[in-house]
Amino acid sequence: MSITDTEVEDALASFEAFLRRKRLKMTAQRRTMIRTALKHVGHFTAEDLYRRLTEAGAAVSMATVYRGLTLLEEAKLLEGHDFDGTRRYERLVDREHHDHMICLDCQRVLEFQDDDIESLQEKAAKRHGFDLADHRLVLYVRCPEGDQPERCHRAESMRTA
Amino acid sequence: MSITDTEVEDALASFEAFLRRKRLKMTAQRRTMIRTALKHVGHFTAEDLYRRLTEAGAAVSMATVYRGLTLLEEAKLLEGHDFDGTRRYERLVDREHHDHMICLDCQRVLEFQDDDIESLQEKAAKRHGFDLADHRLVLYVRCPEGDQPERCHRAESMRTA
DNA sequence: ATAACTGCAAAGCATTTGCAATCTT
DNA sequence: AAGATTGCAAATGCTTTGCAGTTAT
Repeated sequence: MSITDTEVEDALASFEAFLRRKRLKMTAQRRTMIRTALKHVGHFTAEDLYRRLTEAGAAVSMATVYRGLTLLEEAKLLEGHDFDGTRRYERLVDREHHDHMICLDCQRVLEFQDDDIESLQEKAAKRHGFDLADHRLVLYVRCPEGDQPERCHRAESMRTA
Repeated sequence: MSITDTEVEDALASFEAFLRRKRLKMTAQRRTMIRTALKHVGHFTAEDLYRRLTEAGAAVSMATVYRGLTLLEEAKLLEGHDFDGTRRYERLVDREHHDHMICLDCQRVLEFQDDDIESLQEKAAKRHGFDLADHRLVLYVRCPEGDQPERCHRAESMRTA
């Protein structure tokens, strides 16, 4: 679930390579931001990251957080989702691809994988003459009829939205 | 592609039933809004609908358009999507379910269907102990390497985002 | 040196909301 | 009559941007 320090440092190195490629610069703010962002378990918003940075005593402005998140996404260290009006990010480093299931009863977000669906998506794109670049699949689900909403909360790979 | 007048009037009747069920009221604004919205081909934003209403001489405020779109979605006459920051709607009446493919090269939106993917989604939800209520699948694609971007524009079931 | 980065505050954009007047039922 | 709806303008919430000063390469 959690990321190791070595993985964080490796990611940092790969981000530096990304910056060099784009002729951009590494700064103290970006370094702190990456370390903090990658250590975040589950989904987080710009606001969440900003709060953590602030609480840790790091002086990074909200504007810089937004600009940094965009870069981290371009560098493929983070992946962004638009589940609702607020963009949510999650670490991509050292995590397998997955889609999301959102329970309309308890609002929780569950992660799942389905290789068959993945390969059919590839085929669907091809069938229409395109190359699949990326995709977003969200399943809106409900706790089975008659079940207590808590049932939902017990699910294993659960994350807070 | 287009909807018939009869279908529009039927939809209107079903919306009135929906309102009655919820103890809400039918108004001139809502009537005009539905007729205009349902006749819209492809995807449209609140702004698009507002413009059409205004151009047709109907006096409906933006606030009412937003409030109405929410109701039309609840009544399942429209379906909303969050492809980007602006919500886009499409007529649900008399249309089969489909997902979307968005070309990152030419920005166009293509509709597609895949029954196998649909049924696997159902199974995935079940496997995790939930009932599938709804879903959103968006494939981000690219015109094949070496192709002119126009290739993309020629695709049949294309819609403007 | 040069170009990129940062913080700040202001601006932007889509959408929502409080309220008084006005319609539906 | 009671409650829902409307338009307006103000407010909201998230995100972006212009600018002047600072910093990395």
